[in-house]
This record gives sequence, structure tokens and C-alpha cells, in this order.
Amino acid sequence: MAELNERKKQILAAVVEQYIKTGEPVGSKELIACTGLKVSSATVRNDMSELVSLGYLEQPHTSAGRVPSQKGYRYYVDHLMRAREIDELNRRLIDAGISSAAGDPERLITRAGEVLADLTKCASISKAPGGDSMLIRKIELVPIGVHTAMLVLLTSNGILKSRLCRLDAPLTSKLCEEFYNIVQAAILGKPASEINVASMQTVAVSVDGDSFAMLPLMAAVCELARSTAQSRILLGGSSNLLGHKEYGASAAELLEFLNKSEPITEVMRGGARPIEIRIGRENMYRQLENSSVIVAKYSVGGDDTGTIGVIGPTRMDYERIIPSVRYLTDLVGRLITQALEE
Amino acid sequence: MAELNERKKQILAAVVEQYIKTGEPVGSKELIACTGLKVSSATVRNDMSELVSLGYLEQPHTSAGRVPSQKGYRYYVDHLMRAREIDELNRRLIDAGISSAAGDPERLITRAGEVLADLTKCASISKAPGGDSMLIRKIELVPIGVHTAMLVLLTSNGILKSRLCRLDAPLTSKLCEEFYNIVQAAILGKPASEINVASMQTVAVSVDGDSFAMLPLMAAVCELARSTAQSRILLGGSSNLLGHKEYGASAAELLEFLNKSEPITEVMRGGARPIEIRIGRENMYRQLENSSVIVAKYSVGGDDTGTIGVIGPTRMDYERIIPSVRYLTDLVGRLITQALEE
DNA sequence: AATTAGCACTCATAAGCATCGAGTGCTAAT
DNA sequence: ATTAGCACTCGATGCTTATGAGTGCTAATT
Repeated sequence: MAELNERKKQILAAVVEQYIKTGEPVGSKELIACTGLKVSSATVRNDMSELVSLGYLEQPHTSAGRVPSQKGYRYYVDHLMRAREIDELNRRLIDAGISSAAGDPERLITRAGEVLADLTKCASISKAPGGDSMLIRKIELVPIGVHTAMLVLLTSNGILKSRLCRLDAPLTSKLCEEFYNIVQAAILGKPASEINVASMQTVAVSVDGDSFAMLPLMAAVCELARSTAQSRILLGGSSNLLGHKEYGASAAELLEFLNKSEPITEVMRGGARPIEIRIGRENMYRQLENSSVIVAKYSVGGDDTGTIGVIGPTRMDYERIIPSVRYLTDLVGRLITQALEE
Repeated sequence: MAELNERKKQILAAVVEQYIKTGEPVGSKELIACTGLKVSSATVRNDMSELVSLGYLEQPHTSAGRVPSQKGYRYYVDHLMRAREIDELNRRLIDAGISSAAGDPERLITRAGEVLADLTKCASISKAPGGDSMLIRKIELVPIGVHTAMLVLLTSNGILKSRLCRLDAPLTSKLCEEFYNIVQAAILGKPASEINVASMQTVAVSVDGDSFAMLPLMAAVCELARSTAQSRILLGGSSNLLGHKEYGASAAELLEFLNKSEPITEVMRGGARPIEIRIGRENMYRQLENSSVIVAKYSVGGDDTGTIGVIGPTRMDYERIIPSVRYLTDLVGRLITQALEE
């Protein structure tokens, strides 16, 4: 890659920042005004022209200003962006926003998504702790009525799920006992993703007892485990996207896309890096060609488990958003770890 | 209200139905084509003209077809609409859609909202059982670690909430015992809406014990009770609204509106009727002037407690949606009641 | 009195066209 | 390497005109 000289970098940075601010193609004069460069507009034009041939900028049409290309944004994010630390204001907003939820991991994730969406005016995506390292830590069966019980499941990551369960047969203390035996033998300490109806049936039969009466309980446990293992992705602030004029009518299509679960799961799958920034077509989906995705992992007790991020127009405020996402994921990871400490 | 003759009714109904189908103003010839009326277009024009002066129809401009006015929709819904029972197809779709969630009230509500949104291509709103008749039925404290416990709260309506709670002091069995004493004395059987920090403090002090160590538990219980009492309103399928062309750019504003919690709570507040249909400006909010709201209550064990409904353009398919909402709420009510039976 | 044919009229929409101006690219001078 | 100067491009804006769906009215018909 041909290296850019100082002034070209400065110009590229200014175009990106100005475009992010105004949303309008930026012209040579405007650029001089907003940077204070001590050169003439003709010089700037020459440089911009070169930046176009190098692929960092684009012109919507011959007589318009310049707009950053995908490559331009990439260069900006990788080399030109200054602020790499979150600023005071955003940090405080985040702290204040999620403090109320600090005790409970699930609420924390939800809240983190909401806060991030508000802060960035983008859509946020957040995934509760999950993955293969998530083990089942505790299962509790609480009798409610003769035929009803509630089941509570807790994982090693602090995710808590509960649901009611209706039994065909009366819930005797014997049945409870048998239930705990099975749980003890076949479920506790296992990864949530491994629990399924088939595997439990085998155990249910081996521990002798009324396996017929046990059926609804087993089914409910499986379902709880499944819903925990899948750890649904939360989409927050999606209506923020409608406010961005660059989407125009395609906002509807984008929202449609984000509301499907398969693609969004894919979108969140990060690589090895702790924070992933995908600009425009770097995303594998056509529907995201005008969007950027910034996702970061957070870890609970050393395991990488959850993800939080934003989706917004390529013309998003990277300089503010990237540090915010990074800070927020760190914070969430720390808070959850702390909540689970002995 | 001047009564309409048979033919005018027929014409009004046809305009409404045709407009609902196509979204275009309907003209006199088109109307003859789609009704098979045995009169000339001039006659239809005269009738339509009268329907305009009576306020049932509107013309966007002099040389356009007619569009139902709010009053027109109202008359249609009250007097002209034929199908008052859900049809086979929709019934099956609903049954199939929520069957998987039948055991657990909360999941049932969530699922009902999703199904309804899919079915109607509108946004759905659903509220879990709640209200003053909702009593706290059970509270469970399950120790997890030395400093952590999980709390589970069940209401008389089958709503189950759980969260983790972190304690400053170790969770001794004595503390547990004291906790249950307080719960027994001051919480069980009380309406969820009455539980608050102040009232609990009084009790915590009266029952002697380490009220300082108890604090986080009390706070968590209050928060659970509060979140249950408020029973957040679920908004589903809001992206469906973007597909309706009549909203155009104002769809963004509408979504924004729906994502605020105060107004939507107001929107759901029904009157005495089991099903409420509010068309256009019959809603108290400017943002809903082009929308209709159809909400119905469902009852659990005799008490009216929850609400499920749709929000969509005034030009929605009332004939299909109204029976669907009615059927769905009945079904949900029955299923929850059944799930809670002894 | 109700219905209908006929026709002039209205008005949103689209198409065509001149104008404007922000911003460019190029050339020649510094 | 930079800059002043200038012709050029092309979207945006605003105006005029043509089109046509659909109406409202009048006079004839049943």
C-alpha cells in the first residue's frame, strides 16, 4: 500500500470526520475551512483527486464533494483516528446507565444493550454469556401446587432461567427426590448445550422410578437448558437506525434483516480479536453493505463468553463509539465476574 | 345519525374493503367492477358524494377516488363487517404458534405477541398478567455461594421472576431463616404493587436480626416485586410497520413513540369492554392519528389481568384481525388458567 | 323520484426544459 | 510543489405543459 504523506492523511481524516458530522459530501473549500490548512483549495483538490484514484475517497458525481470509501473508513479507523480512550462523559453515562443492574448478569446485559443504543444512536446487539464453557451449576425444583412446580436453572456464567411446569401426576416428595437424583447424575456440571431429551431419557430410565411422571419435568429442564445454551441475542434501539438519513427506504429492509436470528448470530460471531470492526462490505451480508458492525467480547472469569456491539451506518462516529464499546464490554465482564465471585 | 340505505352501506363496505386491499383511493368504476353492482357509475358517484358529505368517506383531492374516513372505518367495523368469527386458517396458525409455550405463562405471552405480529403484519403489544389482583404467592431463596444467592418470586398469576443477589455478609442459615420470617410476615399474599423498600424496612426491624446483612436481599425482593408489578409491555413485530406504505417517513416517528413506555402503557389501558377498537384519532395520541389499535383483555382465573393487541395503520384488515385478537386472548387466558390449576 | 349518459372540469403526476451554482479538472503562471 | 484562473459537469430547483383518472353537474330517460 502506497504510504500517504502527512497532508494527505490530514485531508483524509478531515473528510471522514466532516462527512461523519454532516452527512454531506465535503468539498475542497469547506475542507480548508474546517481544518485550517494553510494551502489553497486547488492543492486540496489535487490531493483529493489522488485519494480518489488510490481508492480512499469517492465522488457521488463529477461536481460533488468527496465521500469516504469503505477503504477510506478502514484507513481512518486503523491509522488516523485519534481518540482511542473513552472520554469522561461517555464513561460516566455508561457507568450511570448500568449501575442499577450490576447485581444480576442477565439484567446487566440487557441494560448494557440499551445504554449502548442510546449512547451511539445505533442499534445494539448483546449476547448473554454463553458458549461451550457454560456449565449447569444448579437446578432447583420448587413445588407450587399439587400438579405444578417451578424449575430454576443457573449456569456457571450467572444466567438464571426459570419456568413453570405442569405435571400430569401429583408432585410427590418421592418424585422430587428422583428428580434430584437424575439431575445430580446427569446434568449438574455438564455443558448446557449437551442437555437434550434423548440423553436424559437414558438416565431417567437407569435411575429407577416413575419415569412417566418425570417426563414433563425432564422436558422442561431440556427446554430451559436449550434456551440458555442458545442465549438469544438481544437487539436494542433498532428504531435509532431509522433516524439516519443515509438508509432512507432501505432502513426497513435492514430492520427486517436484523430481526432474523440466523444472520444476526453470524454477524456476532467474532474472530480471535477482542474487538471486531467490520465496515460496509467487510460484512458478509449484502444487507449490511452500508453498515458497520463493531462487536467486542467480554469475558467472565477468564472465559470469553458474551458479545456486545453496535450496528449502524458506515458513517458512524467511530472515534466515540469504538472506545465506548470497548469500555462497556470490559465493564460488563468485570461486573459479572464480580457478581459470581464466591 | 341518518341511517344509510342498503346500497350506500354496500358501497361504503366496498370502498373500505377495496381500500384495505389496494391502498389506493377507489373510484366509481373500479367499485362497480369489484362489487358487481347493477347500477351505473354515475349512480355510484352520487352515493359516494353523499357519503362524503355525511363524513364516511374522504377524497384526497377533487379528481381522486374516495378513501374511508375515520368515521367510515368506524361504521364499517360496527355495522358492516361480516366475518365476526376467526377462520380456520388463522385459528390453526395461532394454535400451532403458541402450543410450544403452553406450560409457562410468561413464555406464552411473549409467544402470543410474536404470533400475532406475524399473523397481522402489524406491531403487537402484549402485557403479562398483572394489576392489583396480582398477589405474591411464593418467594424462594436459594444459596449459590457464600456471598451469592438467587431469589425467585412467583405471583398468583403465574409470573415468575428470578435474579441473582450478592450479599455483603456471608449467607448463613440463620440469615435465611430470618429472611423467610420476614417474607412470611410481610410479603406473601400481599399485592406485588405494595411491596416497597420503606414498608419492608419496618418489618425487617421488627423481626429482630441482622437487618444490615439483610439489606441486599430486601432490595432485590423489592426490585423483583416492582418489575413484576409493572409487568413490562412487550412490543413485537414493530418492523412490520415499516412495510406499510401509508406511514412513509412517519414510520420512524411512530416506532420512536411505541418504544417509549409511558404512552404505550396508556394505549393499552382498556375500558370496561373485553375488546377495544380505537381507530385513528380515537386514540389520544397525535402519533397514532393514522393508526388503529385493537386490544383485548384476557383473564386468568376470573380476574381480568393481561392485555394483548395490535397496532397498525388505520387501513388494517379489521375483518381478519379483530377475530384473531379475540380468539388469541381467550386462548391465552384459558391456557394460563389451566397452567395454574391445582 | 331515481337513474343514467354525456361532458366539462379539476388536479395530482410526469415529462420536458432552462437555469443555477457548488465543486471539479486542467492549464499556465509562480 | 503550489496556486490562480477558468471552463466544464451535473444534480438540484423551478417553471411550463401534457396526460388522464375521476369527479360534479345537467339534461334526458325510466
